[in-house]
Amino acid sequence: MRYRKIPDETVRRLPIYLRGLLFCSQQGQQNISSNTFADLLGTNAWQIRKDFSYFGGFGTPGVGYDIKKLTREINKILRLDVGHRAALVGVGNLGSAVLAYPGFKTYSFEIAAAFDTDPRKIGRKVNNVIIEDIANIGTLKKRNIDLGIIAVPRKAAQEIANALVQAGMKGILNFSSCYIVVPRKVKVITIDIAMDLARLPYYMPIR
Amino acid sequence: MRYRKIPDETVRRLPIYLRGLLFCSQQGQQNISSNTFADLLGTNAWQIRKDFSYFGGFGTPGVGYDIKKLTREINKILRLDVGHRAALVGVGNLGSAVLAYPGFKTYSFEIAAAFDTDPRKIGRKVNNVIIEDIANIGTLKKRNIDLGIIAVPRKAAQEIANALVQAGMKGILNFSSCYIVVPRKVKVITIDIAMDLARLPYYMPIR
DNA sequence: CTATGTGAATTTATTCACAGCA
DNA sequence: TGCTGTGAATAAATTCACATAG
Repeated sequence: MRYRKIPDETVRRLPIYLRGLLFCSQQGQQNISSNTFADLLGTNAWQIRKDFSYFGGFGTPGVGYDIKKLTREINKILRLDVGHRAALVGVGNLGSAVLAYPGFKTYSFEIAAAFDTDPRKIGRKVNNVIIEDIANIGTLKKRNIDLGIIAVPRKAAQEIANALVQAGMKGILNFSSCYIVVPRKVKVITIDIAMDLARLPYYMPIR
Repeated sequence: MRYRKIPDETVRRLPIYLRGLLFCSQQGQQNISSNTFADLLGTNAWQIRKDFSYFGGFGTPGVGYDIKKLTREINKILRLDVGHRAALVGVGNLGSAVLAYPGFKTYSFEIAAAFDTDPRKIGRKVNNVIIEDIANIGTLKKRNIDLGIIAVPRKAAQEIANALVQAGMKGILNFSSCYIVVPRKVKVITIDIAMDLARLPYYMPIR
């Protein structure tokens, strides 16, 4: 693993920085200071400088950070400099939204396959992807896809995870609201919308 | 704010515990030890015990934790013991998925209103909620709704956030991939799917 | 004898303060 | 003078180890 001394919390923030840099770039800016950038992102200047210092040397004192160079570097660290092909399993409400989601392109991701069990959906084309029978999930091995997206009901999630691991996926994005068990070498990131929602009231001021 | 000494990281984990407790409850269990619970959730026993110790006293040495009592307590801490009514803004792909999402009920949330700008959508009924013209957003004030969900394109997000704050929302769940500025008293939680996806390759083993 | 609860130790992350460069 | 980069100080979270309760 490259750059292994970068703290996890910093890694978590890198995509946020990337998004901000992209925005600045689109505005035609070439440099940005940690202060200005912090205001844009709603964070602090020292946090940004500290984070960047872990893979250092992209700023010029008195001027700021070179947006192009920094973007390239963060992309390289996150391994977004090479494209990634993902397979979606489950084309229900959430799965369809994932298929249509424009944010994937931003980070060079492509949903290259979609699977479902429903015979009425199989064969249909959604967002340029043909929905396949889940029985074909084994074909992923030869299709240069290394990333699975689980968008099935909780009950089926572990089974699908097993199949994805079997098919050689190296990473899994799990939208099901449950913990899934995979071999240590496979990285799972779980997104549970309800989980984030559930801690919102705690922080909401009492009326 | 009640229980103010509970660490943020613990608060972040409470919904996960809640989900696990619900599962155990459905299995007909009455007690669970920190060890068994840790295995179920993919975490450590000491972490669980430490977390619970912040609002202490729900375990019996030699037996474990009382699932019912603990569930009630966590619900109370997170203020999920009272129902919450939410307003969804933006009924596109993602918004529709949010409307159909079954996970909200689990935490006593109800999507009680939905807004869009598209005249073709206004008036239609999706998942028992009638889509209203966004111009009516001001009516939320009198409708006992205190939580907004933003599922609109990034460009419109800040404007919608302003309108939601204006309409008296105390918390906002933001699905748009951008930072939004709100008064300090309003709590915002942002869920950006692409953001989580973007750090997956970093942790994926190189082929 | 099993499992909790918690002080103490360790690790990790954040914040500060300022030296040094353009 | 303005802004970066980083050691040092502080704060927070995790992990451990064990006393204590049922």
